[in-house]
Amino acid sequence: MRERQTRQLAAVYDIVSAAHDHPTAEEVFARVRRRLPRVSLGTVYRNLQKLAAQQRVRIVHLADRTARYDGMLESHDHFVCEHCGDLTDLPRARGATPRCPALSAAGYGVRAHAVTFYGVCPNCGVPRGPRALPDRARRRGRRPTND
Amino acid sequence: MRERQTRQLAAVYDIVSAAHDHPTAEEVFARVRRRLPRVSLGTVYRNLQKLAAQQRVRIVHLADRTARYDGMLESHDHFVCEHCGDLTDLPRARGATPRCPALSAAGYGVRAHAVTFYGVCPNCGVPRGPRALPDRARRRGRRPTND
DNA sequence: CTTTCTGCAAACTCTTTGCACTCGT
DNA sequence: ACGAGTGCAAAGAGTTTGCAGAAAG
Repeated sequence: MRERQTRQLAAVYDIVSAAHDHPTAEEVFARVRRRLPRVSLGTVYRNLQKLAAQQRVRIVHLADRTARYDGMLESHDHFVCEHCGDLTDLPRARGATPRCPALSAAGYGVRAHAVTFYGVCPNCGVPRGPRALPDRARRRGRRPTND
Repeated sequence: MRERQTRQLAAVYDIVSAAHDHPTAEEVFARVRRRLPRVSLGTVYRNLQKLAAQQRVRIVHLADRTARYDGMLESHDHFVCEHCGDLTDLPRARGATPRCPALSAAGYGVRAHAVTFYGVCPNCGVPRGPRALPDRARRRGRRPTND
């Protein structure tokens, strides 16, 4: 038979889909370990890969070398706080998918898109002036990818 | 004096801003080496970081662990071919920035955003049916980040 | 029982860094 | 000549993998 039902796989899935904070692999590992103290990091990685391949979990890459895992499967966008590094899910409410028509006309087959916003989240406080961030420096040194 | 004008920095800058193919650090390294055979990879990384910090070059992160460098500084979007892995720049022509109003109202200070499209590029051919990709498998195993 | 999955540790990949030396200014 | 920048090689961070043994079906 294919695809066994192991406790490790179930735990990884449960944890990622219950998490609301886009945990890294290490964070998933720590949480799985609370339930199954003997899991290894390698197994967590293998199961995260498997779940992602089955579309049961989503991998989000920021401007950081570290992948984050997201149990939210509906189409949505992200906001990255350049101050504290936090990642917030945003519902995708607006109507049209941006710029699709032009692409399709040029022969591109668009299957999906992702939108990421960069800025300062409410917790970090919106700066008043035209100046940059209040300089209690970036906790996790993120840099925007675009625009 | 601050900020010296070295051949290495100049070469890295020239190469990235002349490139149209979003080279990785290794690719930039190889090209710089054609001009300055004694440069080291560490120096290329240091100069790419410096240029990015000065906004003279842009770093693009795909669903891949490897960063790519982009000399195109105007706001633009990207298309990633899930077949061949190629990354294409797209002019950002459409009017409104997606979803900004709602975010701002919720206390988020949006500074920038990035849009990435995923699909099949013209060179790889648009599949006809509702089926997935013609299965001459993915050259670089990319998976979309979102939606 | 068979086969997939696990735990462990070692290997890999990409990027960063410490140090002595080089070369702009 | 001073010190920012370089080359080299080693260290780091994140992720993947080979293998012997565990366990799901």
